[in-house]
Amino acid sequence: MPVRPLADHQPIDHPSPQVAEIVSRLREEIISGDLAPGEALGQEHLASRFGVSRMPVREAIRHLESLGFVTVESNKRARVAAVSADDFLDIFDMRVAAETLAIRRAIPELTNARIDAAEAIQKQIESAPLGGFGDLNMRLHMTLYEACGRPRLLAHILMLGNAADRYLCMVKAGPTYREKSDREHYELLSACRARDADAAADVTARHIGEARDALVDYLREIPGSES
Amino acid sequence: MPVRPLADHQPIDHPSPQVAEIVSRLREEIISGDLAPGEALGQEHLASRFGVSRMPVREAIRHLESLGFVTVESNKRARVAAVSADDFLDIFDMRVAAETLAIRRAIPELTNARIDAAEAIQKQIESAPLGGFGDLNMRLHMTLYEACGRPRLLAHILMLGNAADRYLCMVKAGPTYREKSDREHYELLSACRARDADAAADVTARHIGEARDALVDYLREIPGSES
DNA sequence: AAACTCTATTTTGTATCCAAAATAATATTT
DNA sequence: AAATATTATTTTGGATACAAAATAGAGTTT
Repeated sequence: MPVRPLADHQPIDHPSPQVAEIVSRLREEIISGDLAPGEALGQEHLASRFGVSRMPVREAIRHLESLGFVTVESNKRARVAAVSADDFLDIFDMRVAAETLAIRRAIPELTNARIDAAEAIQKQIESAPLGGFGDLNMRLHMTLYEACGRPRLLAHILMLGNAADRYLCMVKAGPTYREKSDREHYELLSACRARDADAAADVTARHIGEARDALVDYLREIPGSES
Repeated sequence: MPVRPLADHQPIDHPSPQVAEIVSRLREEIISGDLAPGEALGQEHLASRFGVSRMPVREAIRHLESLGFVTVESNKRARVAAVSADDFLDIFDMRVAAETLAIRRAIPELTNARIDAAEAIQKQIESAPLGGFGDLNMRLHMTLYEACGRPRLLAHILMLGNAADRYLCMVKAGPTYREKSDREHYELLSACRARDADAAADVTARHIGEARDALVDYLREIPGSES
């Protein structure tokens, strides 16, 4: 049984707010597991469920496809995308590559104000309930990355974060992981203040690697979750 | 005036073949410069131009948006995405990150047959006319990357290749660049045969870096192309 | 009973239609 | 005459309608 997801209702970027709402809801249901991998998604059915016509539903499905949450074949119903160990490793490898690049490009552009803003988010993380951890964690890192001013890279990182949520929600962050994460965040902030790109990239890579290992360990303990 | 693009008619992946065709055509026109950056794209106009209704055009526009070729704002006409030096550097940085990762993950899975297939493509490049260079070049690298068996990463690399075409088509590959490219391809193939991931990643990074530098030099010579 | 074929139903893809928003054009005011 | 307000036109977003493809079901055959 899936644990309630960490990230809630991150706004989805789509020209139409109606479509964005549908994407957001379906994303939640896929991440939480209410919609199981492989489950068929009929447009008519979804349309009546959301009280709209098939048109915005179609757009939402296409958007979810580009995010990797559903797969679509010609003339067939969309299906919730499968989850797999390979896909999981794929995502985390890509995250390391993208986020170390982002922090390297951000460092030369970082202002002290921005680093302070990131530190403020870390303080929030420490005092906040566990529920919001995933969201706040992402916001901390994105705050730093945004300094690089590269929309393409930032969009890609957000996309991977979304994809990772599908797996991360399975394991609720334990106190050991949280402590390690906190320590690494401060390491990262120090590296940023020192404008040390290599150090910052190194912490970032370790940070993502540990999130991956935490889940791998978790999955090993409970092996009844192949797909 | 834009030079004819190198990559021609790479098939676009979309559930509907009709939409795929429209995406493909518009992509060509945007890459070639027939549709200038910032130009407005009316759905009705495009629909009559392609002899279809607005519906498949809408889907095509959304697909092009996810590829970064057009930008869409709510209730406004889609516009051909702007080109900029920053975007260009963004893309090439991301290519280095993604493609070095792909070759590293591919190396342990590489069969000799696959490396031979890549070498066959290199032979084709040497005897082929300049026109097909971009396409063949991409196919050579993808042949190697595909061994890693990670659909997400491969899709991302293809997307970046598409985005890069928008800039690469500006400069027709000169003989100096071609020679250097050929040499690097053989270096890459050697590294693959030796299953040396570090060396392969290193050549890949240099290879992409040189494509970038070639264009930067070209743009510096002809500075009348800001947007 | 299992496999196959043919038919009925469902579901998608595209076209057409209407309302709301944005753009362009015109008139009005200073 | 320039700037603003108002109206008309264009254009998008969404709903409805219909044809082609896919799925499901019944019937038939082996």
